[in-house]
Amino acid sequence: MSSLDMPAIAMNDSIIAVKLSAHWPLDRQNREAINRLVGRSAIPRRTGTDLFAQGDRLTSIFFLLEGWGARYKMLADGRRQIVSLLLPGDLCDPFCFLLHRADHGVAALTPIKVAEVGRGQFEEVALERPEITKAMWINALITASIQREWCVNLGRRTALERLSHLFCELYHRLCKVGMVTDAGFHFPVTQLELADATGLTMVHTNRILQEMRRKGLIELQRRHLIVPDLAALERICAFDPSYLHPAAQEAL
Amino acid sequence: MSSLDMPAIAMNDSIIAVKLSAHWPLDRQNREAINRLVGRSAIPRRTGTDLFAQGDRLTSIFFLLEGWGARYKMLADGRRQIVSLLLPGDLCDPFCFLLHRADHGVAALTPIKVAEVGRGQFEEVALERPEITKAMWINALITASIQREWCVNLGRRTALERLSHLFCELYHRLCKVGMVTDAGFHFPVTQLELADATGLTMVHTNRILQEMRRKGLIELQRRHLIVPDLAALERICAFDPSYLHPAAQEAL
DNA sequence: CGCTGATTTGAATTGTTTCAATGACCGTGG
DNA sequence: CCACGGTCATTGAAACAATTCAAATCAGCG
Repeated sequence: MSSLDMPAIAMNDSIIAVKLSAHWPLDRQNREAINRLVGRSAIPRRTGTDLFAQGDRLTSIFFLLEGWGARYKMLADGRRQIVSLLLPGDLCDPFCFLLHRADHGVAALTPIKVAEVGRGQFEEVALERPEITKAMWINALITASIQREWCVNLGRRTALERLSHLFCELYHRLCKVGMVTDAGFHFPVTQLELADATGLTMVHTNRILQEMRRKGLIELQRRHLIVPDLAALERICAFDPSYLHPAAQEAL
Repeated sequence: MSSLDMPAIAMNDSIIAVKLSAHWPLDRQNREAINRLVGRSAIPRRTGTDLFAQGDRLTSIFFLLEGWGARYKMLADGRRQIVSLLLPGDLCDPFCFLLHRADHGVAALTPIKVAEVGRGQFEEVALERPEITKAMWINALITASIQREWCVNLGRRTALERLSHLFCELYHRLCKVGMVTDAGFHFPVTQLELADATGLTMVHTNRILQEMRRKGLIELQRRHLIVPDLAALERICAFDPSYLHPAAQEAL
């Protein structure tokens, strides 16, 4: 169902190199520079642990190689908002070490594997390889676009629309990294996390999910999601995938 | 009330050069490169006009020199969400021409003046002056942080908290560019726009504003806002300004 | 098997929206 | 100078979407 025409890429490229070259054409040398940067280590983290927490001083950046993560912010009284979901291949803020402290936390929603790249190595590559930097700018622009769409979701859509829209977004984003099959996809997000991502309560999220199941929009059980009729789901929330910038590199 | 220690900057620096050197120390040459880039023209736009619209192909980037703007997205049925407010000195997406099309619109909330910089000129400077590029990365990171905080505002705060938080944010951001005095500041945002920025209806926004006036939290009339007791306003929404990264350059 | 975390249910309440109408303000042209 | 049209702000009452609180059920796992 994914309609992506990827440029021919060596099989042993890391998921990060694949993702970045989808944004901007990168030759073999550049891709291998990314592989070297990212391939050194794949640090595992357990479900529920923080990659970093709000207020931490950051000295490196992270690349998510496997598993799902969530950026979140907490209010003093315990309210939580998940401000974005991180999927395999997502970058976690190039140059974030330039800021004083982390303004949000990143939690692992599943067991994850990340590559940690220190400031020195990263800045060296950024300076010497402008094409890679350009791909990372595009990545940052798309991330910002998604964040804006989340604002629309939280501010102006009903509960049913919010959940539908989130499912549509994840469907498309997971397609891009080849994690969607005809049988749906692994969906490890609990209803509490879903609620915190859509600005609803867990109770209400549960009721809307039941409504969606009743209407045949989704089949969600045991951490697995099936979307029997994507077009129907997209119609519910008037989903327009252009904010995901599926073919950024054609802008030339 | 602003506690910024700006490095000594020539009086004739553009507001953009001032802003960017607050993020990252820029020497005279770099600042003058920015001034040249930005100083060529100051295009005026009338209130209510679009700088660009959702779906436009972009070939240049904009710097807001004067006035207030808003990024917004529309839904098919007319619902609107303002996803961020642009203040004097704000950049409008470095490298945005790398994307296919604009995923949102930018409207002028007041008469504005913008500098338009073409792709060629911009990329030249970006490539030749890594310090400026670094300052723009920091700017992009802070913009992203603000966008995340807006998600928190929309998803997890009550109407009173949302409006209070927005006022606090604007207070701090305007302080940074020297637009706040003891007598408050010019506040050209209508209640409808305020509603679209906070995910509320205009009617409800109106009622909450009245409540805030009654409680002495704000004095808002004829496009002028006075905050008699900033600490009290910040207490209402548990405002924590660290997401604005007031001293980004100290992260060294 | 029992524990823990995740999901489901019901009932009452509340915050926010909707709809519809009125009032204030402001610049413009007669 | 005042009438005019437009935008913006304000008000009331009824309806609704979502929350709160509390408890029960289910699923996965050591």
